[in-house]
Amino acid sequence: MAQIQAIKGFADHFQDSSRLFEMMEATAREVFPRYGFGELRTPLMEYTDLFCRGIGTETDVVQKEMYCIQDSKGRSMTLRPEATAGVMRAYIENGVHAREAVSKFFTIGPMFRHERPQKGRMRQFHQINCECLGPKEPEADAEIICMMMEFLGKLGLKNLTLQINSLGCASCRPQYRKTLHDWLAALDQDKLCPDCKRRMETNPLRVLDCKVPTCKELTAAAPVILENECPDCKAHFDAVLRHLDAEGVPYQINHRLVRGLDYYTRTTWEVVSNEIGSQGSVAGGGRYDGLVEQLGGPAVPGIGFACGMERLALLLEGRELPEVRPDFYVAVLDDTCRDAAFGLAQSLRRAGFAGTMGYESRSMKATMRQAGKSNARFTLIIGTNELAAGTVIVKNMESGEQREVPAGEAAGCLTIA
RNA sequence: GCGAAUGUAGCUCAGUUGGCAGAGCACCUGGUUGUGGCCCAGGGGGUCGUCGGUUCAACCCCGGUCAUUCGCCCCA
Repeated sequence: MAQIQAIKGFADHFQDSSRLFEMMEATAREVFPRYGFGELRTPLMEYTDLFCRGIGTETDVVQKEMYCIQDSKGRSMTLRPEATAGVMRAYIENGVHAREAVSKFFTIGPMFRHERPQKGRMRQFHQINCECLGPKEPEADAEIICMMMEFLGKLGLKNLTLQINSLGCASCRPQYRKTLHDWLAALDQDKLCPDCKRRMETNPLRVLDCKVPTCKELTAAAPVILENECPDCKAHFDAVLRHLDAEGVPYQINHRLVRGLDYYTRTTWEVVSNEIGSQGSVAGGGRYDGLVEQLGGPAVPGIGFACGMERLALLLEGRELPEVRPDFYVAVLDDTCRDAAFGLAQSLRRAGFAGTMGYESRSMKATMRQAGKSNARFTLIIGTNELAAGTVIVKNMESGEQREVPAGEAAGCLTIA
């Protein structure tokens, strides 16, 4: 019989990694609400058009990485490749902007992108995502960055670098685009990689973060966006940096930081680790002032970021989590005592203890061996010839101390120690 | 989409020049006349990913294929 495997890039998370995920989620649920963020759960699937309009048709995500399916009426739907578009849709569709001037959401859950899996990159992966809608002021930028750094710090992560840049706004970016395009057009085109030649026309900013060494070299002296922004954008970015300085949040300005999703404006950032191989980005985000309007909503500015949980998990590997240890193990020596053992285990659980019964009745040696492996604090031995009916031996597995008690009093023995 | 490496017991992996399929862990039994993780002895477990080729003979050499992993690209 052929074995059924998991779909490529879709992973099972057993207890070790599952607990790590739980810990990240618990940290998020502790930190974010203190900044006024509330949890929002949106569907895993949306109409494909939402992502095309939200993320940008020129992006790799939309062009070649989406899981699209058709429903019975022929409508194209897509497993979400990121969270922001769905949050925007929910915000617009429910008229949230009419009820409150500022809305802050976080979402936690799986995303899907059809990429080649490798370390820190799965086809189903998980993100923790925050969005702040309403404020255009730089304090919102600084606040959400501080919150993100606090979250990462609370996880105990070190050696992370916050890289930050500003991409300008609707009024100054087109000019910079043109400046950059013209500068690139003056270069020896044969030395640019094919991607860059194409991007130069479709989205010249993306040329800046091309990883091909010859392109990097060739564009080293390209015009810097920060020096070509309008006064408003400059003032905005200066204020953001001022707040970060005041809060002691370290950062590096990276003129070539251009994010892969088209909707970003003004402040953008990325958190990078050099400890987990090539997929070193653990979080990234930015302002997206035109996005809500572009999706058919009101002209509401916004800003947000996403953390990749698998990548955080890589950084947290080997971290000691609190030990989970069962309280009891019911050792059954004789088939005639199985009913009693089952009942005993249930009554202990009702009393608040955690544990299990040994399902197989075997020799004393074998069953005690199982009891030892269970790592339980107490073993309750039931079904020995020498015991009176209805009594059990409660053995403290650490001290070795044991005593014989009526089954009804077993719970009391566990409490005492 | 491109490149590289790796597929041998449930798990982690050895396997020499092509010559009987191995170890550790895990599991089971016994040592121990009914009391745990250690120790000792024994045991069950394999179509060597798969299809083909070369050879008297293939886990080993060659080719195809599938799968996994790492990297490029892209992204969190």
